[in-house]
Amino acid sequence: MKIVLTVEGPLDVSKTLARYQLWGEDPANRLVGDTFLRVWRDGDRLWPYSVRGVGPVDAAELVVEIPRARSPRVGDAVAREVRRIFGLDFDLSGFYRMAKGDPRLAPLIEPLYGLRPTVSPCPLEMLAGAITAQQVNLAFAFALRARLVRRFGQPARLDGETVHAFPTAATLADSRLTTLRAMQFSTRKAEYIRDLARAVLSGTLDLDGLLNAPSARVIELVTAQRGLGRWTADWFLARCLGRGDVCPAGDLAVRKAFARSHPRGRTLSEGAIRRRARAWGPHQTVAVHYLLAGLRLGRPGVGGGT
DNA sequence: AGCCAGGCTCTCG
DNA sequence: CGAGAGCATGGC
Repeated sequence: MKIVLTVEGPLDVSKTLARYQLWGEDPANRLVGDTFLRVWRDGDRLWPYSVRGVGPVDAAELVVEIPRARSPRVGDAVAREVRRIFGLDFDLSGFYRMAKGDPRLAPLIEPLYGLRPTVSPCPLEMLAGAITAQQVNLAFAFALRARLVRRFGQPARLDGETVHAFPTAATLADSRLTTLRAMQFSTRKAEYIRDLARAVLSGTLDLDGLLNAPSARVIELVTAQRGLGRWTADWFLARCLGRGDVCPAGDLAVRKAFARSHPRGRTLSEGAIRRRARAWGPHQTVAVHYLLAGLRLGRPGVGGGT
C-alpha cells in the first residue's frame, strides 16, 4: 500500500529527522539514506513501513509505503503515526510570523527553515527513551536505548534492512534487572523502566487517556510515577502529546540556549526561562526546538535536529 | 585525573 | 522546605 501525505506549511525532512541520528542510532526509527523506516504494531502483527519526502520544502509530500498491507485501517493508523513523527500538526507558518519579531528567534528561521519538532507515536517508547537520557550524555543514552530495542524489541525486514518494533510493555515488565544491568543500565534506570512498563501494562498509569487532559494534570500524573520528574513530564507534553505551549525549562540544553541569548551569557533560573518562553504562547515548543537546533549551528558536524 | 553529560530519588539538616 | 550524595559511563 502506498499513501501520499500532503504537508501544510514548510517541511525539511532531513532537518526534522536529524535528531534520530545526531547522537547515535535508533533501531526503532531508522534512517537509511533519505528514507525513514519504522514498524507499526497491530497486536501480534508487525507492519514495517518506509517514508520518503519528495518535492521542495514549501510544497513537500511524504510518500509512505507499507508492503503487503491492504486494509485501510492499517493505512490510516500508519498515516496518523507518520503525521506525528514529522510534526505535521505544528503551525510552522504561524511560528515564523511570530519569530520574525523576536531577536532570539529571527536569525534561526532561515538556517533551520522547515525544521519541525518530532512527536513520538508511542508513550512508553518516549518515556523509556527519556529515562535513558536522564543525566547522562546523549551518545551514551542512545547506546542504551539501542541495546534495549535490539534486546527486547521485535525485528522486521523491509527493503533488505532491519527495523525493530519498540518492545511491548509486557516484555519490558518482565525484564530482569540483572539483564538490564548487564546492558549498562544503572539499577535505578532499570527499575524505572521496568516499573513504568508494569504501570502501563496494569493500567495504573493510563498514558493514552492523557491526550485531552490539561497539562497540569498530565504533569501531576506523570511525575507521580517513580523515575519520571518534571523534565520528563515537560518533554512528554511536547514530544508525545504534541502540545505547542511547552518549555522544558529545566533541560540543560534549553538553559544553555537561553544563557547564550542573554546579553551577558548568564544562566537564567527555571522560573525566568518559563516566564520568557510564555510570551511565545502556543509556539513555545517549536521555539524551543529552534533554540536547541540553533546551539548546533556553526558547530562542526551538523545543523538541525534537536 | 577529574569533571561534566539535555535528571531523579532519597536522605538529612 | 533546600542542599547534597549517588547513580554508571564516555568524552574531553
